[in-house]
Amino acid sequence: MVKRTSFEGDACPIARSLEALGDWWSLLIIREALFGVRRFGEFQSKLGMAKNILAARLRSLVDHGILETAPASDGSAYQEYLLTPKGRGTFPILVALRQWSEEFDDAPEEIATILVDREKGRPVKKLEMRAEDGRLLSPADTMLKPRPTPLRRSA
Amino acid sequence: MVKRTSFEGDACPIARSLEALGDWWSLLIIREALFGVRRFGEFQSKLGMAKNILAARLRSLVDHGILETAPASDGSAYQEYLLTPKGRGTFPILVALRQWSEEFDDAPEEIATILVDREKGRPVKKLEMRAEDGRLLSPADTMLKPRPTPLRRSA
DNA sequence: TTGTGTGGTTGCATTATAAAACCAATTGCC
DNA sequence: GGCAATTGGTTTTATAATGCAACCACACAA
Repeated sequence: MVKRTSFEGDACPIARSLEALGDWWSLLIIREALFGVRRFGEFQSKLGMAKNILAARLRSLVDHGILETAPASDGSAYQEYLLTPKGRGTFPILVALRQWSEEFDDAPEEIATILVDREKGRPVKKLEMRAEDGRLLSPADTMLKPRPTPLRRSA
Repeated sequence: MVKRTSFEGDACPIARSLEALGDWWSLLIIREALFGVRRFGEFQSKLGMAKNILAARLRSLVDHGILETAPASDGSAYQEYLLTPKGRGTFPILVALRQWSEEFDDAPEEIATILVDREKGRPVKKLEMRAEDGRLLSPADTMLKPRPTPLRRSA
């Protein structure tokens, strides 16, 4: 390397996601943000991470359009970090990670929390993959197709 | 630091997942494995990564019970790397990452493939979060609850 | 038995990560 | 207004991870 490899130009959408989210801290920062954390110090104390790398990650997430900075919601002169719609769109990823851990973790008794439906207090159902018409799909029921060129400019 | 932080003892299931999957390459290796890639050299050439780090990642994935080694399916004396059920269980995570990219990527025209239902050839439906009774849930409809202690040993 | 391909490991350079110290601006307090 | 503490970082320095290239052992093919 010399440079840590980047997936920026990669054609695989998974690699492209990892370009933005695929490091140790980004998804945890987003997790906190989804819980309402907004301020630098709050992220730092909740995650217990070094401030320099928090600063770097926040900058990267802002650059990727996942967070945005906004002035003070409490009237102070400081700023806060808010999720954009793109940032909130990562929620299914976090749920998938959580459910994978709940299902396969070797020490599930160490998991402190479960995600529940607020209304009933019951666990959220496992994410499932379905076809457009609602049929439940297993990995083997799916395949990759080249993306159709979306009529460049109708000449 | 001195040591790169580990989330091993963390009580958050998301952090625990990231402990196993949260580096640059692991999910891409799993992606290839889901596509049927089994051999060291095949991973290496498809992913274009350095052999030493591929070796390290494969070892880590095996240690985490995501891959397992098996002898030669083609009769040769070499071994191959196969996904365990735990490994195949990451599929929703990959789908979530893919869909996030498809929905929010700044340059979606660079994405080469779409995931389709094999039977109809139509795109897979977006993952959605539902309650046990089937109600569609938004992030705000959910909350975290402490895990109920699963009756340790009935004294 | 002399190659050739497979599946790694080792050594070295570069980068990323982390802890701690430092610092400027903003508050809080009197 | 003046002073200390808090907030939100940056800098410095050390260690770990990453990547490339070279090397190497074993399998296999001729």
